[in-house]
Amino acid sequence: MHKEHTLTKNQQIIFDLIDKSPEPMKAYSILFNVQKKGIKAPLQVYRALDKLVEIGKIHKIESRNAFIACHNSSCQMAKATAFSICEICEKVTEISNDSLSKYLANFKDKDGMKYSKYNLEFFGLCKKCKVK
Amino acid sequence: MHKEHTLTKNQQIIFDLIDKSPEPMKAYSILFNVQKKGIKAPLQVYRALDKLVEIGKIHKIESRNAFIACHNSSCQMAKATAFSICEICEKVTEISNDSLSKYLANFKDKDGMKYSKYNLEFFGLCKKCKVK
DNA sequence: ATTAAATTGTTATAATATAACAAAATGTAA
DNA sequence: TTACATTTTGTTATATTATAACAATTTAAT
Ligand SMILES: [Zn+2]
Ligand SMILES: [Zn+2]
Ligand SMILES: [Zn+2]
Ligand SMILES: [Zn+2]
Repeated sequence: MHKEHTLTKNQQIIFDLIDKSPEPMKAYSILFNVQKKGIKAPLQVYRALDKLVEIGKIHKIESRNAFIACHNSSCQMAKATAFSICEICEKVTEISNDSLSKYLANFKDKDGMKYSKYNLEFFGLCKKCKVK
Repeated sequence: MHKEHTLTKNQQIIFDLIDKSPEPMKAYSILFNVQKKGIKAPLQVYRALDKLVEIGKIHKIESRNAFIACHNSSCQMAKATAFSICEICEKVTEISNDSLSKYLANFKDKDGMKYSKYNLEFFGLCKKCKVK
C-alpha cells in the first residue's frame, strides 16, 4: 500500500500524464507533453520525476530511461521492483508475484549480505509479438 | 563458459582497461583513458562496449551507466545477470548464485510467460560501509 | 507573524549516446 | 590471389539524458 502524498502542481501534472500513458514515457517526451501546461524546462520534469520515484508513484525502467506509473500495491516506495519488457514492441508490465518478491527480499549472497532494495528487469517477447 | 572471441584492437584495449578496473567504468572515463592509445571519439568507445556486452565479456550496470568485466562463468552472453551495488561506495559485485539463477531462469509470470533474459540489481551497503 | 523547508522558475551546462558516411582491414570463395 | 562481401575503424556532427547554480515563491510549522 502506498503512503498517501499530496502531490504538488507539477508532480500531479506529470504523474497524470504518465499514469494515463500505455507505455513508459521518457523525460523529454513528458516535457513536450506538459509544455502547454506551463512546465517549460527539463529540470522541472526531472525534479517531479525524482520525487514521484522516491514516493513510489512511478518507477524508472533503467534499461530504457523511461518511467511508468506504479500499479502494484506490493512494491513499497520503489524498494522492490520487477518488470517484464518486450524486446520488440517495448511493452512494459510491472510484475506482481508474491513468490518472486519474497524470494528476492530474502535473498542473501554468499557473505550473508541482505539487500535493502532491488530492481529486476526481465526481457522477452510479449504474447502479441510472440505469435507474429 | 564464454564462447571465445578474438577481440579487435579497440575491443581489446577497452576490455583490458575495464578488466583491470576495480570499479565499474563509465564510457567517457574509458574514452579519457584510452586516448593515448589512439581511440579519440566516443563512438569508437561505444562500438567496442556494445560488442563486448553482446559477447558477454562485460556487463552494463544499467542504474549507473557503467561497465564491468564479467567474472562469472555461469552468466551466458549477458542473458542472465545479477549484481550487488553499494549505495555508499558504489562498489559493484557480480552475483554468482545457482539458486538465484535457476529461480530466475525458470520464473514464469501469471500468464505462463517465460523470459529469455534478465538483469537484476540489488542495492544495499557493502561490508565496509556497513560498519561505519 | 516568523521562520524553516520545500517547491518552482530560469539559464546554462554536463554527461550519455547515436546518425551518417567514407576509408581501411578482414574474411570467404571462386 | 583476385574479387567480393562483411566487419571494423575513423571522423564530424548531433541527439538524448540529466544536473549545477541561484533567485523567487509557496507551504507548513511554530
Ligand atoms: Zn510498483
Ligand atoms: Zn511485444
Ligand atoms: Zn557475467
Ligand atoms: Zn560500500
